[in-house]
Order: sequence, then C-alpha cells, then structure tokens
Amino acid sequence: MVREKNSVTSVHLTARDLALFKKLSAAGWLTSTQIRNHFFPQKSTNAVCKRLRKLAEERYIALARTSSTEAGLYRLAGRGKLALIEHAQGDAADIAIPTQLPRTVKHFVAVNNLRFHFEKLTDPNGSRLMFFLSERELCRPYQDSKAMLHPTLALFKMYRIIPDAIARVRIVQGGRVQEMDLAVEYDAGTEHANFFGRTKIRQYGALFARHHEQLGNFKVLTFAERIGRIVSLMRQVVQHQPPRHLFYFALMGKLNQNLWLEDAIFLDPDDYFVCTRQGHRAVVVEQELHAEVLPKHALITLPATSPYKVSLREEREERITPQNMQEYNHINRAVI
DNA sequence: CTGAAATATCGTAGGTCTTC
DNA sequence: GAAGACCTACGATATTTCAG
Repeated sequence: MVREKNSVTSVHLTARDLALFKKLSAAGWLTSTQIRNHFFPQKSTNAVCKRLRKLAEERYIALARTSSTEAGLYRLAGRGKLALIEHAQGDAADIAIPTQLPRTVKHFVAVNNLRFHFEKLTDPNGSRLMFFLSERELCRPYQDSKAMLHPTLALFKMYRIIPDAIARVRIVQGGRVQEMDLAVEYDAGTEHANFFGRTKIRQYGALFARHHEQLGNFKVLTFAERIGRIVSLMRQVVQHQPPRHLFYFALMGKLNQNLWLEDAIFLDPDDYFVCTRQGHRAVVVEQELHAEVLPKHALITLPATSPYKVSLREEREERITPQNMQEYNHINRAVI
C-alpha cells in the first residue's frame, strides 16, 4: 500500500494496481474487458470501470475510446510510470508509454488476448511460459528478456519477419525438459490467404530451412477466429511446401479452456491437404481422412519440426475424442 | 427499393447502499 | 473509508421499422 503525500483525494495504490501498471507497460493498451478478466476476476464490469476511472482521474493511466459500444482502451500515464519505477524496481528506459492507438485495434487487442492465454499456460508437471514478447516489445531497444533471444531476433530481421509475438515455452514431460520457441501470429482474416502464403509461409519456411540448428525446436502458431479461414491458410501452407511440422493453426476460441497446453487444438496442414503436380501446376487437394479420425495436436506433443519438405508421412498418435470431433467435421465441407 | 426515423444495444459515468 | 454491488443516465452505434 502506498499513500501519496499532500493530497486528500489521492487513491491508495494496491498491489493489484501496480500489477496492472506492469501489464500495461508490457502490453501497451488493454481493454477494460481484458483488465476485468485478468485483474478483477468475479467482479462486476462496473466495479472495474470505477477503479479504472479513479486511476485515470489521478493520471496513473489514461483512457481512449474508439466508439461508445466498444470497450475502452487503457494505457499507462505519467504517474503510473513513476509508480512503476518506484515500487517495482523498474528502469525508466524500459517503460514506454504509447502515444496513440495502434492502427489495427482489433488485431492488437487479439494479440494481447493471446498474451493472457499464454501466461496462463501451465501444467502439473511444471511446464510453463518463459516469456511472451509482442511485436511492440520486440521493436523496442534492449531489455533483459530480449537478451536471450538476440540471435533469433537477428535472424528474423535478416528474413524481414515480424511476428505478432514470440513466446518461449518450457515443456516438462516424462522427466524430460525441453524448450520450444514459438512465433505467434494472429490472423484477422482481413487479407487474402494468398498474401499469408507469399509472406509468412515463404519467409518462415526459408528461415527454418536454413537455420534450423540455430532455431532449435521452433514452431509458427497461427490463430484465427473461424475454421474456414484456417482451412484457407492451411491450403497455402501445403501449396508452398515449407519444412514440415513448422506451421500449426488453432481457433482463438479453443484457448478459453484452461490447460490448453494439453488439449489437442492445433491443426497440421499436412494432415488435411496434400500437394500434387499437374503439369507445371501445383494443386492442393484434400487428404483422404477416415471419417472418425480428425488429426489434432496438443502443444506439448507437437512433433519435432523437420528441416525437410513434406514427403512420406509417418504414423502418428491421434488424440481424437467423439466429443471434440464434431467441431471439425465441417472442415471437409469447407474445403474445395 | 430508399432513406430517414424509431428503437435496441453497449460500455462508461456517476450516484447510493451495504459490508468489512 | 474503501471496495464493490446495484441502479439510472448518457452518448454513440447498430438494427429495425415504416412511409413514400
């Protein structure tokens, strides 16, 4: 608890407030909904609003609204930054206050939703998130957490890749500990799937093919809102034939369940499509799937990325239950 | 069908009341 | 006295309705 001097109206900063400031410093902007879900569990939206209003009144944070029917977006303000430096041993150089709203608010908000989901990632064996750095943080000058990423970041720069976020996950399974680096992409479905193919798939593919020993266990996870979109993106992957087991896709909504680390929510394009040649043309066709077998993967059991292009497929364990199978059934109708 | 008016919807502002 | 529930008001958008 901290009491500000010489002001009767000043608020007492709580540990929660400081945690919020810290998160705002990392995320840039957070919606009132995100703040409620993360810092005010089981509390009413009104109560959250009220607290945020108080903090905004005293210039710890600031509010920007895009419309009266959309959730407001909060950022750190001057006094919030000061409080953070004072009470959280922060370095002023590490705290950047955004001056204006990001160009694509929806996309930005979604990436921060991914941030929260990744931060919740844990399992009884001790698997956990090591760090999650969004594009905003990756673009900023030196930081402690970025030091260990430096070689990877240099590679990304070389290949002109700017992921929406980079996450490192430590996975503990059967006494074995391994770390996995994840390029995290959120696809809002606003561009042609073709564009995703020409940029992301090509660049990540080339990067991994040439530097897999340096990248280690590395994946590109792309999240989208609708299965139809994922199908389009998966077709692009198969058409471009990047190293296999590099690209995985999941629905944003699948992350809402706790313990998604162990849930089979990731789709491998090579499970669903195959690329065949017709003359000079590469044609992507649907894989033949047994009706009751719809391959999905959990993050902890993703097969190791192979530096080679897709060839003969090996057998894999599937984790399909009759309950979750239904959701992917229409995938067959959505294609072609 | 068109376009404007009416109505519904949503998140925030700000008040009172209760509880600890 | 601070946090939070509950209530009403407000501003702006989104959707529906309806006359011409």
